[in-house]
Amino acid sequence: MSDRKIRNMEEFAAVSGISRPTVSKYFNDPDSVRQTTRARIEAALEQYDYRPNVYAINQNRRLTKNLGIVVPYLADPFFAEIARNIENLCIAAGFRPILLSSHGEQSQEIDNLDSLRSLKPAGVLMAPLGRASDKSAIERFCQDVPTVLFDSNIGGMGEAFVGSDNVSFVNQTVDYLMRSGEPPCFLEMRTPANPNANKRRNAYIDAMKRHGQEPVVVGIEGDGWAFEEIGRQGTHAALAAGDFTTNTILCSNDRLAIGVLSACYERGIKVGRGADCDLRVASHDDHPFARFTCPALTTAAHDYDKVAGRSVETLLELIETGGRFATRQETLFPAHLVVRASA
Amino acid sequence: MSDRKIRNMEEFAAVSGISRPTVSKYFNDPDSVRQTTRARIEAALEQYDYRPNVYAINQNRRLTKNLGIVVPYLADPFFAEIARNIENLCIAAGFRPILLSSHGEQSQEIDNLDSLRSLKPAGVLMAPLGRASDKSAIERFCQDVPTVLFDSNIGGMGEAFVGSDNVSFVNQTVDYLMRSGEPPCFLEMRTPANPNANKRRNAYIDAMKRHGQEPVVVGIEGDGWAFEEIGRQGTHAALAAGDFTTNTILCSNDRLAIGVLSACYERGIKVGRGADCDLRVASHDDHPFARFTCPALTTAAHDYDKVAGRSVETLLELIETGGRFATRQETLFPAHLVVRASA
DNA sequence: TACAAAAATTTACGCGCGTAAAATTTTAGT
DNA sequence: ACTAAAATTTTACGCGCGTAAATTTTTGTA
Repeated sequence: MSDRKIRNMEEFAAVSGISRPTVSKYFNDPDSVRQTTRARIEAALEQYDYRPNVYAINQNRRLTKNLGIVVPYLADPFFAEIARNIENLCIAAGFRPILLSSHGEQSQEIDNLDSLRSLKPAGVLMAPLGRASDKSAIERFCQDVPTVLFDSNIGGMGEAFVGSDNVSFVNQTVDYLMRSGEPPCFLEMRTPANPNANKRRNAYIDAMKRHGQEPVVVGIEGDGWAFEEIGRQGTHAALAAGDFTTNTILCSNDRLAIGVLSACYERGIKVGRGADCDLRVASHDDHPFARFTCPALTTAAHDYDKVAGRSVETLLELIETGGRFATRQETLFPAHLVVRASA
Repeated sequence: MSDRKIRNMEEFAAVSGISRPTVSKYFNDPDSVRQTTRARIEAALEQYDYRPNVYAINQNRRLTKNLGIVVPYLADPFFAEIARNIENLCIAAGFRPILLSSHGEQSQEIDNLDSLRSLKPAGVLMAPLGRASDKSAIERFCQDVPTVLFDSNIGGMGEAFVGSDNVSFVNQTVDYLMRSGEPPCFLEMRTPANPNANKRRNAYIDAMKRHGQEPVVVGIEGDGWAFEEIGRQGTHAALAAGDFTTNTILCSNDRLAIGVLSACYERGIKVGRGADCDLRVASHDDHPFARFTCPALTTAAHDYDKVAGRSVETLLELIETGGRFATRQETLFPAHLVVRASA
């Protein structure tokens, strides 16, 4: 490692004995130069540790090597976990991921899109807020930047959607609960933040009818992203009001279920599928903490790897084809049931 | 809003009737130009929605308006939450936060620092991995970029440290447990990832001696950042081996405690401070989910707002003073005890 | 050995803006 | 109205690299 400091590509080209445009070509795609040339450049790279200036690179490129990742709420471990997977895949594909959280707020989501737009990303993976999203702002963004939506679908926006098949999620939990005990009541927020919630409710209603059962949907109050607390308070209220007509609660998502378990514990209600238990609780998502609730949560699990993998694949494909698909692609992955102690 | 498209600052200066250098000055600091000039620029801004090119701006600036934020593991809601606070404060101060997670791995932490270095940030807020960090890499980084460490201190690195006072954390929990029941055993990972863990263990030993009690430290096996699972398995092992000499467990951190509660539930051990309970469990951090465990977790809480606030304040101050402090500053915030049902 | 194709070089220009220095205008104070 | 100070404009240059076109060299093949 020489101590000589390389100030720019000009100097680096000089010490490596290669012309600057060729060096430039190498950094854009190492495979685009001759093998011997590549070796010489990489030998020089060992000696002088030069790195091209990020800002100068991106100033003249039509498309940068940046990929935007927007999630609605990063403090939710579900999104943190999926973002982690996506980040790694982007890096492996030679891109630079830029992770932004909307922190549950429309203004932040809009700011994030503005911020991304000015970074000229090659593409964007976005999990929108859902109900709280400014649809027209997202639509405008998608026209400027190749975008793939994930997790939460907003009809027609973006060139593709990758997510989970809510019907599969609910069918698996309902079928399991039906064959192992009393029919489930469905617990959800009355005004869900996310379109997945609506799909799950409808899938529950359909599944119950298919089983010849009367669906019971319990909608609880609350707004924002503090789902656990909303679930806890809502469960207290619903239990006090006697809203649950059976001994089985199916929650729209695991974070609500965590609140349900908390409320049950506070009321001395024993949750589980044992003979000594008062209530069964099941849910959807397989949240990273679902395994550690008391009792551990029976839930329908996302295939994190597949959703993350296919999202990135789809985006890369979209970038390859120039930012437009002939028709909007929708990919849905089924759930797999994870039976634990709670139901 | 005119439909005329502004391509660069030159054109925008033309339509606003101001010279380009003055416009440039405005964007760097709106207060640095005359009030009437500012009004004219902002009027034009309403009409033409022009935004300076990010890359061109940063190419020539010695210091960008970027602030790096590095956390060891973003899928941990504790870091997600504190990162959220810090991000908002950075934006409010007129900077652009760039959030990077090391995902628990040294290679990622090094990559993050390299990545940040090339972005020429005005400053960086970093919570290092701890034991797994490459000290010399961090030291080199801190020499290039004004850096404030937070959460986890690494002796002498960075210009300042902002974190929590582990002694205060442990004193509060130990004192409380001592006056309300049997003396606590201390549960920790045998090879903790984080220097805070060592400080907490030592503080526990000191506190116990101060109370005239024999400290009992139970070290459990495990590596990585899956603390809940490590806590769960470790608790099963420790309970089977009879390592706990009293009915009270003080955990090094909440994520371990969540694993402890899970293991206890699985073994039918009732946790809480009621007369019918077998075991008390307390902990440190006030993790976002601590309120929703069963039973809810008694813990010593970080002051998230203060840690985030002071971290950003310190960094901005550091940037103001040119990137160097005369002496390394260390700020520690005390905990406040949150008594819930678990102890 | 010759020859076409591929790769590299040379040359030249531009991207959008920061920034310094000198000249000019505006502002505030008396 | 005069003057000094402040603000702005003009002028000019440079940042580090992308990229296109024309030229030269190298490579693979007949």
